[in-house]
Amino acid sequence: MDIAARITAALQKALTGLGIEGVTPALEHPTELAHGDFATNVALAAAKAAKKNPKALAEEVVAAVGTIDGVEKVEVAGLGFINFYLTRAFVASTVVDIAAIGSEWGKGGLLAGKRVMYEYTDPNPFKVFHIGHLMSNTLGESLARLAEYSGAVVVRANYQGDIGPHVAKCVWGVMQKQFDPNDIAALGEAYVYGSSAYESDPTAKQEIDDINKRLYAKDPELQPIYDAGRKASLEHFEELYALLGTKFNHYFFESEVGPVGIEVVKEGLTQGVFEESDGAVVYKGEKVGLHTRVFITKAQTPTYETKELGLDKTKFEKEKLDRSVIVTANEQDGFFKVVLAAMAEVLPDVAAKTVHISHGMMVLTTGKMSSRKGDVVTGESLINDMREQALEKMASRDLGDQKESIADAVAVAAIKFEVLKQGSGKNIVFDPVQSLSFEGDSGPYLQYAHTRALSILAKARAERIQPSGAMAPESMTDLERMLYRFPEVVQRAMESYEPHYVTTYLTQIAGLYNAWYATTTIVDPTDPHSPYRIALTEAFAHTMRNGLWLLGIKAPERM
RNA sequence: GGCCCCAUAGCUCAAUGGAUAGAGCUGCGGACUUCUAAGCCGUCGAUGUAGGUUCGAUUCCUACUGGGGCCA
Repeated sequence: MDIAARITAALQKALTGLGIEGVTPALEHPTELAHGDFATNVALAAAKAAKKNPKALAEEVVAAVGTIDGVEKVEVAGLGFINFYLTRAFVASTVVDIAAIGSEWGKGGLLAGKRVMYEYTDPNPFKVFHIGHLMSNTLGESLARLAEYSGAVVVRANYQGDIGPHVAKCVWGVMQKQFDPNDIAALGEAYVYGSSAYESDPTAKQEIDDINKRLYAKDPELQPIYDAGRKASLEHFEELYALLGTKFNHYFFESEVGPVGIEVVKEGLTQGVFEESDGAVVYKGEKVGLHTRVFITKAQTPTYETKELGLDKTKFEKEKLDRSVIVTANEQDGFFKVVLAAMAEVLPDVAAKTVHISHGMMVLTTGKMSSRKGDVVTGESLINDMREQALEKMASRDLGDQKESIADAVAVAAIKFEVLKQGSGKNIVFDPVQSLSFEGDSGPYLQYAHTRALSILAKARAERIQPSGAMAPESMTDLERMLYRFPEVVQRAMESYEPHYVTTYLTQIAGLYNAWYATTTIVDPTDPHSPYRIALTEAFAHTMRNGLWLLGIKAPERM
């Protein structure tokens, strides 16, 4: 039984003894460590019903609780909070345990035996990979890793639009400008050119619409351009995934799930789930408090809605999934509400297991991005800028041939931290001029704290000092009192689809470690406490490394 | 026009219905010549407005104001 369970049980027993029924003692960590390691508000909550003063009631509860193994003292504080302080020995034992558990530290079994698919990133071939895709990739990868840490088998999926108007615009642009379709930069430019022509030039619009139809029909004249552009795009994306640390198991394309979706919608039409309206097939979302959306156009082509139904059906046919999670920007919230409502009627088994999670939009200080106007910050350019900064910072350091790979890791860390430091639904304000920081709360700050710890451990090995839990100094550091909470943080982040709980926690322990490091000599052969301090450093390093992994951030050994 | 999301310090973000609302950046002021200064310490500085629920509201509810988004 862990410490929280022991305290809860003791509290429960005390409450029963006092004749207080119907109150479940909520155990939490006080906001401040000065208020103890655990706290409960039962006295505050039960005082009214018991017709007693909260503080007096709290005193009675404390008296009834008695002693708990691992708890040094229990006291009443504030308005009637009951605070629990852990013993020195208990805290020291958690540190030693963490150091021993190592790479397994923080793992849980909540999703053991479950198979979960995460779909994220979803860039479109023929268009640029922009910051929004970085956000989706960052959040999706972290959520996937949180699920893996809870014992799930995770299947990573990427869904990409390789057919449709955006492709036609790009292909038209490539033809007009005589661009090389193997050139990524040219494809991006061609798309911007095609998009603006589509809106301003009726002839161009006609031609692009025509190309769109011919692409669906696999016109042999267009096929070489199409194939080259598609291949170039997808290969470019792979380079980015390698850099970002994602390996997808499945790639789905709109061109393949469209037909599946049409079948589903046609079936639903006969069941009365969908309705015909002016030649198109629509879903009347009003019947469930939403709005109407078109699933099949007048021209009998499937819309994104229908393709989504086909996609989600296909996912469950490919894999025996217990859950399917889709990560997109929150501008698609309305879309998914309607599609999931329709899905609940035509594919109830799939809908019951499908979850949509959204992240906020990247808002540039210069205004909203638009890939149609070419006003975007590409994922690649952002990473490159960050890498340059990192290399500059490392210029004076002797890191040999690792410099490049460390710069990559630092660059990605800076970006991912920025995305994962805040609640996932909120927009991120991004200043492309000021760029991202390597100082203060940042991805590199976490990585740096970790490398420092490793460097301490290397020194300890050189001095031949073995880590040990034996001679822990009498006074406890705040760092020690935070480390054992890691698994709770991980579980909370997983259950609420919020990796930022992990980010916040890691930032906190990194700060505590740095402060402790600045004031304490850790490796000292003449100090009997040194072995314990080395054990604490090791426990910190494991926690940081594992936590960074959950964020999808690499932990370099030196930087 | 309908619906959804957001609003905390000058800026970017935290805060499980609880205790004195925490960080970082910026500004100002320090320490060290010791294991990586991408670091450490100090300091200035905040819950959009008006109600409601609650022993207790940044947190839940209503309205308003201001921003973002989606649909038509």
